Amino acid sequence: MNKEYFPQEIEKKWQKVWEENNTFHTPNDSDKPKYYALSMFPYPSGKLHMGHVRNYTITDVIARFKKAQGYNVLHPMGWDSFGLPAENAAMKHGADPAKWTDENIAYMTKQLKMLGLSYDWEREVATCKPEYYKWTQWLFLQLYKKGLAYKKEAAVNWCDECGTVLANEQVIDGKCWRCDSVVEKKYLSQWFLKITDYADRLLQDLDKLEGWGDNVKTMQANWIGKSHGAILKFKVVEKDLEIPVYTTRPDTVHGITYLVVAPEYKDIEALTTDENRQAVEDYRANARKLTEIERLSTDRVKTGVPLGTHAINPFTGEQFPLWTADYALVEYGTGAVMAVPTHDERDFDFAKKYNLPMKVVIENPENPSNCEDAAYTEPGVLVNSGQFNGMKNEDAKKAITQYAVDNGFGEFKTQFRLRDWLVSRQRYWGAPIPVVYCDKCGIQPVPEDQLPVLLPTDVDFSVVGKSPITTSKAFKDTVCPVCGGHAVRETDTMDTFVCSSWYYLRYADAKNSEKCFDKDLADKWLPVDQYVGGIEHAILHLLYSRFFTKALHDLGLVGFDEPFKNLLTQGMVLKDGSKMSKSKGNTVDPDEIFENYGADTARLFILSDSPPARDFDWSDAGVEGCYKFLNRVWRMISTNQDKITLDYVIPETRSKVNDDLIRMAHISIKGITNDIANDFQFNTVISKYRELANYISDWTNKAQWTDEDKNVFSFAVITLIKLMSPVAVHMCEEIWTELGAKTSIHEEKWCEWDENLAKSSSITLVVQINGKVRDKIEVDEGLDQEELKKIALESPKARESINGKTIVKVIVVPKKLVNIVIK
RNA sequence: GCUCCAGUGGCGGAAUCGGUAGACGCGUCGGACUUAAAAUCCGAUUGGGCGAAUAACUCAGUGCCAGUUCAAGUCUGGCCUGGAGCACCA
Repeated sequence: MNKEYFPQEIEKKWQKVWEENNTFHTPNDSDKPKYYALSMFPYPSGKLHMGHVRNYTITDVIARFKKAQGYNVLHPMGWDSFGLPAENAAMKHGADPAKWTDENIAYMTKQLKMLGLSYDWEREVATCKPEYYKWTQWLFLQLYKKGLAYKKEAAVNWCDECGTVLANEQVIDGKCWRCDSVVEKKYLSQWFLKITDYADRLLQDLDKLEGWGDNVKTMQANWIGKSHGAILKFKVVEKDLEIPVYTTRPDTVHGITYLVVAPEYKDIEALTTDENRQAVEDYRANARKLTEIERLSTDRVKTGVPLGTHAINPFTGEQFPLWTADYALVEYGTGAVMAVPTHDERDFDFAKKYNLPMKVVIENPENPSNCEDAAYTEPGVLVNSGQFNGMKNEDAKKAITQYAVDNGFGEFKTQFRLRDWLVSRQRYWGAPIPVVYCDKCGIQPVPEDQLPVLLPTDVDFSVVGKSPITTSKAFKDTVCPVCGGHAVRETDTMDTFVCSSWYYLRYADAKNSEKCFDKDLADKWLPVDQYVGGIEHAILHLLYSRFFTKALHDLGLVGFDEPFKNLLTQGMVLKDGSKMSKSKGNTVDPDEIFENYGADTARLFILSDSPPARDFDWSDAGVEGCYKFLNRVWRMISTNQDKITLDYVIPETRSKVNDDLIRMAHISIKGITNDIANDFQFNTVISKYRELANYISDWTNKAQWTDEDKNVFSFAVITLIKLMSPVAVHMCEEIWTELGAKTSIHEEKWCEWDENLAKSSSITLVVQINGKVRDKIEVDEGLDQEELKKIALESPKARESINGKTIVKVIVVPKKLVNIVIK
């Protein structure tokens, strides 16, 4: 065995061996229980960054640990390979998006292999390949047939920079999630997936996801945004019209003093009088010009104009004016709001500005407010509310809604904030939406036997203001599958998030050319036991995938309805306290780390300094420290190689120092195994590697190298490299074979500990006086409470503190401490 | 504004159940080896007080203020700070 550690040689050698031996192939049929470990698959942007390294290392260690524990582990990798960057590269450099993508995949695959990740490459998928997107299209058609995919004209988010529409989830603070430019509203006819049909289940089933963090679950719950309330209908005085409003505060209905409809409200023109028409038209035109950001800003002063008409409050018979104001949103509820300025802050602001009347209907009996300075929004009792006076407002919500139901002008209503998922994109590099428009028959799905609808290659990427796909001569014109007449293809492609909403299913049966996947195989492998990825997908990808799984479940394609049993959201990789980014120039190139230190050092370091869920601050000194540690382990073993045997026998009777070394090894096995089991605390796992290695190293300085010493040392060293093998994958394999093993260390079973050996024979008894530590005494482990008490009371230091004072009581915690309470 | 998460040395972070706060590492300082450097190895490292620089002793200390308890980093209540998400959602 080489005296020095040369990671570059070792790593290359073993990567080749593992590939040739197909070491990490996962069979579908196995007697072992299954375990599915999955990292969020990457977009092939060109090169791995440290965030990838962290993500894939975490999942890889989990996969290897589970494999060693006796599971048949599925650990696949693939590519989320449709998307705008490939198209942008094509526009800028004239590259072919497919070629650009393939080159990136090739380079990044090489990097993944250099990291020593245990993937079953036979299951690799790439969403941009026809053999994959054929099935994305097929699934779209299944959703279409079920009414879950539909086309409608709607106000949608348009990003001019990207030249396409975006889903609500892709608009962050009014800006495009990808390019950060301001998003505009446009009225366009677009394809949607009916995720709102699943709003309730998506919300309720969050409770089933015990293996997900609360942060992600509450983010999803907030996004879905369920609220309970009522629809109340108000008759218009001047016209034969009715305005329904959604409210969560039916208890305040007697306090309505006006009503607001959104500028885009469907009946707004009919509700406007001739005298007010000009002002209303002006207001609406102005509202259209505002960007989403301006309109949604909470700091903005509320504005509005009266329509000139009135409605009747069916509870009181009172008439109140109708207004339009852009603080009412057309997309939410009914697009109309009943305004109760006394008990709603927004209505209050608006009423103050336009001098609208106010009427108090909820009061705190102990501290009544006239609501002149602020709205009263706390719980209270109803006043000025006729037959409902004196009721608690929470009870009145129900009673008043029931009254409206009984009298035919209201209903109970549950409302969600979630909107349908806009999936069409006016871009080239995506899966074509498989429908055609027939001159006679309208929208027609492409027959399944004609899938995939292939992306055309005769396109001009230099066009501005429209999708390159529309420049293809071959693509657009086609025949109608129903009447055989002329039809044109849909030129929009699908949001890449559609492609990534089912890839984890395809891994179960990646090469199937007959079906998107075999149901039995999907049911065998899914749900994913451990999913690992960034928090940035808390809503986007994770919500869409949950929706897809539920929809596919209802279509009978899978037998489960949640895709990811456990979710680990890893923190970001920072440098100097901020996120690594090219623009800041604080990136670290993984290639350089592999070259200078090797993959094992990179893997060890990326796990060592922070728990996986927390942000990780990269430090060059930290890398250096990990490299030194691996060198130290290597040297300790290489210089003592002649004393190590794989067939060690631990003698029955042994010296105290050897006994302690064995104990330390068992304590390490127990601690490391528990740390991994307990939320994958790899940072403490690694500190325990160091403790064990340091301990063994100290031991060698004292060793006499008797036969007993050699056997005990062998046990300790082999335990150490087995425990380290999921992390330092190449080094441990090299040491293992250098010690004479004929099989891979990655086929070895995980170490087990003996509970009796994992605890020490003596304990440190802590003696406290009034809760403060006064003494520490080494005592025998077997002593009972009375004996411990006696020892503590006899401690000279304790006696000094007691010094004639009265002992009130003595608390004994077995095997730990004695607390003497004195006065 | 609402929701969630976090706050521990110079730094990253440890601390099953409430029971020795600061594991392990980084950095720093000191020492050994060396002609010298690198590498390596050994030691110190929460702060204050009293010491002479050691040892011993002692007080304080886990964002702040209360509370529960024999005992609080850990539990309860109220705040403060930072991060993330949502946000004119009626």
